[in-house]
Amino acid sequence: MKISAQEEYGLRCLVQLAALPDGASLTLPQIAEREGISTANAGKLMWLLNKAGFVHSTRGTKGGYSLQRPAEDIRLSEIIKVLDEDVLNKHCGSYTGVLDSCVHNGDCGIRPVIIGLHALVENALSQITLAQLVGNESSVDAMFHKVHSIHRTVEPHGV
Amino acid sequence: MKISAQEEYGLRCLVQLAALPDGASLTLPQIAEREGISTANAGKLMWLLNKAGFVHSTRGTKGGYSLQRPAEDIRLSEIIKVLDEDVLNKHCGSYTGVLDSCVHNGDCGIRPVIIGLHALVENALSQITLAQLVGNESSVDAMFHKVHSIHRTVEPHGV
DNA sequence: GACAATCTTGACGAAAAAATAATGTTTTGA
DNA sequence: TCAAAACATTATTTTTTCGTCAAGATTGTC
Repeated sequence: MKISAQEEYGLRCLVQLAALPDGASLTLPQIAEREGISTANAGKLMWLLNKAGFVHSTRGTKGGYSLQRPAEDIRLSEIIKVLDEDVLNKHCGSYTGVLDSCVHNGDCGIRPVIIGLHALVENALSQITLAQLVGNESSVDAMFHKVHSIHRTVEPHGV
Repeated sequence: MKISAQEEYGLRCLVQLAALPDGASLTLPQIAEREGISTANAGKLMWLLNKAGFVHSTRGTKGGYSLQRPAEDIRLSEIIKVLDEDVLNKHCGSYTGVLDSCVHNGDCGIRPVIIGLHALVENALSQITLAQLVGNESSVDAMFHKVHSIHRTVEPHGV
């Protein structure tokens, strides 16, 4: 279970924009340089994020990218969903209830785990906004710690 | 953020063995057929799981695979760690504190998110044993629901 | 001991993901 | 109006991951 390159860098690019003073914007070369990726790669990511409505782009000289919505309103779960190309709906069809083309119809032992994990991650990400990623990391840490402290009180079955 | 094919099918193979009556075993072709994968593929997965000490293999006629440890003792987190080839330690070095070859030294806005997510998943998986995946799924669901109910009481910052 | 069933392991090929390249479009300003 | 700067979009290449194949090693049976 890992974060894909697209998820990671797409998220990073948005954080860059969120850290900008009001009204400012960044060009592709600027974004690329700050993230250590190529301009072409940054361009593709920004194109995705633009299509999804997270950023606003202006062409021509003096152009660039800026956030289209307030950073406080953008939850990480939304971002990941776009950058991940709907993994939730593709994976073995178990999320839509269709279950075609999968040999594990009816007796799939790990389905609750997969579904549970995705829900767990999605839920955690839905509680973090872009704004929280700029500057102080304490609120993000606090959120995860809250979950952890609960987890540790639960013991595995049969041990 | 998704589960890799290796993680998914490796886990499935172990569930098959865990569901076996005491003393029984499965051959490679049997495992492959039940999981809808090729024998070669199953062979590679079982080889990994054998190296890691999860299963015991016997060669020759009447050979096959069986669990080396009680299913009640095997946590999913251990399994994923093996099948995932230590993603935690590779990803951008941030987990070891080294941070070489990464441009985001010192001001990596998403590091707490990545670390937090991995810890969240690892923690959840450490609370599920192989035994829980056989038969009744209720205990697995219950674990995830517990986390969810907590999560929903927390509101994002600035909203 | 020979043979068949079974696991082992490294090399190879196919598929998916990521990164890059290439081409086109829009805007600004001289 | 033209050129430069910047985004938009599709295609190509590269890299990584996944899956397969084949030859080898081990064990049980007759």
